[in-house]
Amino acid sequence: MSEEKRLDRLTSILKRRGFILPSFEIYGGISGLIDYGPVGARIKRKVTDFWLDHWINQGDIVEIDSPTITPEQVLIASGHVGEFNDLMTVCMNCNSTYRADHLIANIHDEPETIEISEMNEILTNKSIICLNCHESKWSPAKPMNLMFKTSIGAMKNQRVAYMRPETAQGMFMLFPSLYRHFRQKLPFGAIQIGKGYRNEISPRQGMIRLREFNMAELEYFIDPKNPPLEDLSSNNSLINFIPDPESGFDLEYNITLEKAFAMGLVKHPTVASILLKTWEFLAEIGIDTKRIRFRQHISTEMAHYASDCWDCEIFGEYGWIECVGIANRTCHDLESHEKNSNSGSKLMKAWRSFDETLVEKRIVISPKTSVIGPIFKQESGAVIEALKELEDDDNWPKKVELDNGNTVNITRDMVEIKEIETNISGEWFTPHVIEPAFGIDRIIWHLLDHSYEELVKEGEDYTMMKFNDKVSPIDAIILPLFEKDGMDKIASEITNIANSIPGVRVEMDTSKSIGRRYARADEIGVPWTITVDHISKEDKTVTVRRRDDQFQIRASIEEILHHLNNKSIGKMFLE
RNA sequence: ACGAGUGUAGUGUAGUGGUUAUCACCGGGCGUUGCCAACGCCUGAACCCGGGUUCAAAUCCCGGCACUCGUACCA
Repeated sequence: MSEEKRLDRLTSILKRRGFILPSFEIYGGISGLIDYGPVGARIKRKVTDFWLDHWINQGDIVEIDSPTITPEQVLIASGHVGEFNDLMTVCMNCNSTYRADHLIANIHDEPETIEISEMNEILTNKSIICLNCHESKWSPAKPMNLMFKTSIGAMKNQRVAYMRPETAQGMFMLFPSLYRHFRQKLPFGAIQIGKGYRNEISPRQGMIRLREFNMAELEYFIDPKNPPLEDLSSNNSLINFIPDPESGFDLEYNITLEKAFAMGLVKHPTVASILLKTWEFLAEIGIDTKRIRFRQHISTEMAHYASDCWDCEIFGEYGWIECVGIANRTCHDLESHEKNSNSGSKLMKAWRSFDETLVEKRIVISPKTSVIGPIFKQESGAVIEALKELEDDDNWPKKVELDNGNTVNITRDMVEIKEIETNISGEWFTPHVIEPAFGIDRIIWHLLDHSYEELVKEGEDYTMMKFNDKVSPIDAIILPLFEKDGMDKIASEITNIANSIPGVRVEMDTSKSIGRRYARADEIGVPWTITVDHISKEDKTVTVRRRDDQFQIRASIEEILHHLNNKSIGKMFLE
């Protein structure tokens, strides 16, 4: 089969077998929206369940769930409203489209904050020429909003809202509650799996750029002065790194994460830990690790909130595609929400105890209220307040201005000058956040891509999906060799018992020849097929076929059910 | 967003103004002692949507939608 049509063949099998299909197809379809069919939805469920477990296992990470509809203030604070309302302009001569703020970056200090009218003035005064055709005929600038806008409530009391462009804000909103939940001790994290929305200008590439997509994000809150580091030596797999070309490192490395951290390629210890854990997740669900790499963002590419960024890219039919973004968001979000929300000054902060309590000695000017009271009467309160601002310098008496504008004379005998000691046992600070953001659809796409194999079997084209047990849509298919002589009955008994085991899903297939049924099972990636034949009736044994090499063994039904329960059917083939 | 191309059963396709719309795989049923897409019979299923030209449109024209490619955009 020709290599260049592989993508077409894969896409059509995904549609035919119920993995991935265009949404709303009977109405013509909407680009950028897809459905997971019965087979695809099983895989997605398994991938996200496994993802959840992978992080929650760590013990200091919890799952949360928050709304997709998000009020405007939240996204103003996060910076998305500003960032997503880019002004666009089109060259009327050659139709090239540009972000207007990029065009005027050289002649304006803050191009991103500019108003439409000012932008249009700059564009019409002919100083900006098109990079493509060198003319200067610009269309009026138009805001391009990449968020879906909506409103909450009806009629007069509507509040502007957007469909969330990321799940992360949900975790930030819950920071105070999470901080309490974790007994006010960092580090801790919160994860969420859910939909995100981007009104893409032109979605392309199947499930790579979607308008509604599945995200899975972790916000890991840490003390920037004491960033946690996992044991990187536990995994010595070689991993591909592409550092920022401006960083002074070579173009490419294939080294362990432990080494990458030791040599300073990955600088932040927590980022290094999360890179490793991300890589392990992808490897375990069955992504080909040779086609995984971590690429560091160059400074201009970085998101508005991030201070350091690594993309985890996976290679497939569309080339290298960003599937996970790992960003150090620092204190950007928590700080901004604290400011914008009028929440208390400590609500978005954490407490850091010092190793030793500091004793701070200060000289204070302490008012003698018994003297001040009788002299200043009603103004006494204002005088005492004003004295807090004074510094001791032995120049007495002093002229002091009160809040009400009056100036009063303070003499030495009105105050007591004393040294006081304060114990300082710690301080409030805004935690930093390390965030891995997983594009679930993109990961599933590459899982499908990497699992899809085209072979030739006895001169015929033959395709299979080589999913491992963790992600295969169903665990096994039960096949009665013939649908008679009691074999169908045995098969449906096995099916019922197996399906009653929590977490185990099997199906029975009785239609058409045995070879065709094996082929169908292979095509949706079922790793094991269990065949009931004549002998089964006599000694309660059946055959188990391994998809990847068609090798078969015979075992008792009881033993197979036991291994299905333990997800260990593969072990039956060892010896 | 612009430009070019494409759109026929579930999938892949044939069909350049008049066909009962081609073929294959596919799905369903029945039969067949039949373990890797076997065979036989029966059966199911399509011209992207809307308008126009014409006696007559899958076919020509216009608009929309979707897909592919190029350019642009892409937290």
